[in-house]
Amino acid sequence: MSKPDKTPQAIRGTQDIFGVEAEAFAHVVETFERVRHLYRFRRVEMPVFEKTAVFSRSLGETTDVVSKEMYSFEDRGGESLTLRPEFTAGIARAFLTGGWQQHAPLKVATHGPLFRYERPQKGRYRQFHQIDAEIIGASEPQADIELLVMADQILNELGIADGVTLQLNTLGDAESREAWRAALVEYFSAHRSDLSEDSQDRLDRNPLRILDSKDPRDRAFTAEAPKIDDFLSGEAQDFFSKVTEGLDAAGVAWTRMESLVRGLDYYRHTAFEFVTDRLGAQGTVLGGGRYDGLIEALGGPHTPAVGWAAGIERLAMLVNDAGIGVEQRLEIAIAAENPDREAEAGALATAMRRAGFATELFATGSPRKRYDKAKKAEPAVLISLDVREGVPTHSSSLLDENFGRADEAARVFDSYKLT
RNA sequence: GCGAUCGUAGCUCAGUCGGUUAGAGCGCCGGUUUGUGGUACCGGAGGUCGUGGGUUCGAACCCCAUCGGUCGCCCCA
Repeated sequence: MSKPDKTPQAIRGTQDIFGVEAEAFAHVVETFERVRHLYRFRRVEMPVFEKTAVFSRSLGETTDVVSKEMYSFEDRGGESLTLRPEFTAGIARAFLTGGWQQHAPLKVATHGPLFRYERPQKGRYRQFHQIDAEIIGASEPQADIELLVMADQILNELGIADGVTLQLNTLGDAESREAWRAALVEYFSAHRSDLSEDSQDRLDRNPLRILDSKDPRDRAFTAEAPKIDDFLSGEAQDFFSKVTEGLDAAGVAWTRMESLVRGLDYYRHTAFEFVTDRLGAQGTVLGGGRYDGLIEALGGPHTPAVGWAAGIERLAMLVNDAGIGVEQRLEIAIAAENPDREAEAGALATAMRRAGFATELFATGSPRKRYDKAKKAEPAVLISLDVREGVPTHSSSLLDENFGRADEAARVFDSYKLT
């Protein structure tokens, strides 16, 4: 026999999530599912891949993103397909092709894996996971408010709201936005040679992005750059103040962040991010905004919409860092200290589990060490079945005085027929 | 795409003037001791030192390349 080939490695940027991290991951999803029910968001399940056009049109053919950062491939029919890099475009497509327009205004929520061809770093993976909520066909600021209050509630119920701030901005309506953009281009062009190389490039490609540049050479100019507030129409101004008033009324704290922008021009009005300083360079924990122009870009009728998404991995990291224990504790450990008691111990474990106790059976390896192993698992109750000098023996000891169901466990143990 | 940094046992890591047969702790497996107690002791399995070249009498250690991890830049839909 020849040696087996080397074990194939996992794909770069994918992760095998296990243990406390997996528990935190599940905790995030469960919390999201619970809260979205409270806000009456309907669950949707979406395909993991779409025709490439769904995303390339939603992303406006933006050079880097579409050409280099999507997982695209041809199927056997020669059609270009892409693993979804976001939820929004697919949901918008389904809204148009699945007859969902009849349900407008439609509140939907989903979660699952997404794919972006990027260099992995802290909190960024090639396959990552998000929770997502969208309201389609609603033009009122009330929709933005509801979405933001729900996001706030989720972060609070996860116990990670400390140190997280809601940064809020408005991009105005289409006219405001265009006027502001033109003013920015004019302003930065005047200082072009003093900007960083990256920002000189942004000036042509994506001028709004200069505002959140990290380069100190740019920071000197961003402070004095034209402000969106000077370009807002009365309507846009009114929309934004309705949103902030709604947040204040709901007791959701927010801070104005004038540098918070969206590069794609179908974004209108509200843009927001919940940001923490605890995750290094990837501080955005949940982000979204109003995308009134997207559905038209996909060939549909004018349909205002707003939504957000949040990285489950990042939320799970915060959950773990906050020391929120989500791994289920062992309630009952049963050690079969003699091979002749193994079957009985197994039956007792089943009885305990059917009674609703998290139970682990220790009946493998050296019989002399099973009690040891059971004790190390730190159960609330430790049960031993043994044979001493030819006589079957059994014992149950309460190791955790604070275990709430101790009496109940004792009853199950006592009522179980032990020889 | 660019940069920094790391890669030795299942895990955490020792191991640089380059010098026998590469180590510890934990974990795992087995044995002995103890015998309502969970302790102590003994032993065992497990490594092509990420991979491939090079320098050298000799490389885990020096050089080059490559792969992978981590963090950051770009990008961020």
